[in-house]
Amino acid sequence: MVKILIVDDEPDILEFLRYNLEKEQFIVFSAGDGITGFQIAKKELPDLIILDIMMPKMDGVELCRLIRADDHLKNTLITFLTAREEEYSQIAALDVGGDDYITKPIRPRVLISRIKALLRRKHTDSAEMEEETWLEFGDLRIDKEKVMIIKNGEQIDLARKELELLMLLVSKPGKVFSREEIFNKIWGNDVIVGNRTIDVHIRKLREKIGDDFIKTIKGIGYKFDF
Amino acid sequence: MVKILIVDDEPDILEFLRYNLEKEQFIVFSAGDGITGFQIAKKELPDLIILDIMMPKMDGVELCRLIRADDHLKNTLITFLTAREEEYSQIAALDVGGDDYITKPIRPRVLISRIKALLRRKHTDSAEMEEETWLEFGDLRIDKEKVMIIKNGEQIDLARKELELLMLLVSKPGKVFSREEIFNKIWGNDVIVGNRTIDVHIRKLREKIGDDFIKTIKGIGYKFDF
DNA sequence: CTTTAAAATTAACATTTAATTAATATCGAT
DNA sequence: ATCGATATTAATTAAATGTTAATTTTAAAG
Repeated sequence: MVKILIVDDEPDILEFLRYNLEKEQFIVFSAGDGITGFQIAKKELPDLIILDIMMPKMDGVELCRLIRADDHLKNTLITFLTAREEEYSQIAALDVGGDDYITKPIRPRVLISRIKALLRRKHTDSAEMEEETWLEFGDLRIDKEKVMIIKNGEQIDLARKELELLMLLVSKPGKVFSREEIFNKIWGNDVIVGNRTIDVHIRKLREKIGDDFIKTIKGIGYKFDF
Repeated sequence: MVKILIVDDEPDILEFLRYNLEKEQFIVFSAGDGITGFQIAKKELPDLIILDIMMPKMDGVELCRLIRADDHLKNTLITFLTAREEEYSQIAALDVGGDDYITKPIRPRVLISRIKALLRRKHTDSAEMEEETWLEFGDLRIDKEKVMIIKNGEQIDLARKELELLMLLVSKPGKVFSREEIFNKIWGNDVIVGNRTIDVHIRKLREKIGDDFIKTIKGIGYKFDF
């Protein structure tokens, strides 16, 4: 069930949009001004918000800013409605974080087509977006953002190289990283270090986080696996 | 350097677009008809293609289909140019795989703004694009990147020679590889190993992935079959 | 049905690669 | 400059991978 919120001060347009969207099985909410719109948005968390640019009290651009600043709403799709002439606002609309805009007069079929395209895109995007800031593997938690490793509730301090190594491996769990790849990514192409260096770091890592996470694929490389 | 290809039959528009785009540091190619456009696209692999919908010989929608069917071009961004009135073609444009459309008359600033938004999106998208590279044969899955075989949901690790051998056979399922061919591809022309070596590796492979996949063609060689 | 060359199998052996350990060097903070 | 932590190297050990060779099985040809 896709929820769409329309914010426009003209009742006719509200009605017109509601009719056309409901015909397409969307769940429609509407508001006559920006402030009400924001309240409804926070309550209903719609998938898409259609915003008229020109409105009393709070215009669409302003509301868009508010939405983009709100943690729960910042990723909501926003489409602006603009009169054909207001070229400058079209630009402002995209600049302020709008996903699309539709020019009045509104053509129902174009509107629906665009909305569906937007939702499709959002869907694809969000499937990929859903990366947590931390990863959990059994009793091991790796917080990418805070750069922190927690094992059995206890924090583990890793040295820089150890951390870089772990982060590299963890960046694609399951993927096998060849020694060469590891050297290039962590030491850089120019630095030359002996051949056993990686082994030692791997060993230290295993010592700290446990032996079960990093697997050796002899002759090929290492991988983080769980 | 962002490359943009414009395909339009009206020289004026071509000129107008080129001027505005080059002002923004884009590298511009242009074509006066769909067929030429396609040829240039294949040669230059532009980042974005701007297509007029209405054109003689091959219209924009048709060209778009061609582009989306081409392996090298299928992910190229496409923006349509449409006259404001042709509502139906706007829909067709999006349906056929267009990323956006711009209505004539063209407003330079809107055009640029939109193009930049598109490119931005493309960039983010592709960064998140994680293409899985595995092959499936029944209950056997071969993941090249993870250097890993999954059989019935269970992970199997292969040693390097085993992996190389399997990959070679799998590279052309059904094709029979002669011993000589296998030696050349995996050991190289210079290395000399005994005659039974391959057999042993084949055996180990079969041990791990099951007997049904690698077939012996006596007197000729081996093939991967399913 | 035999013959026979080719392939499968097995275990011993060799080689390669990684793990481990300890010693040494480098870096960073005080 | 010194101390402690981190990083690298080198030497040794351990493990796995790869190869060979001897033996058995298989399947194609006569």
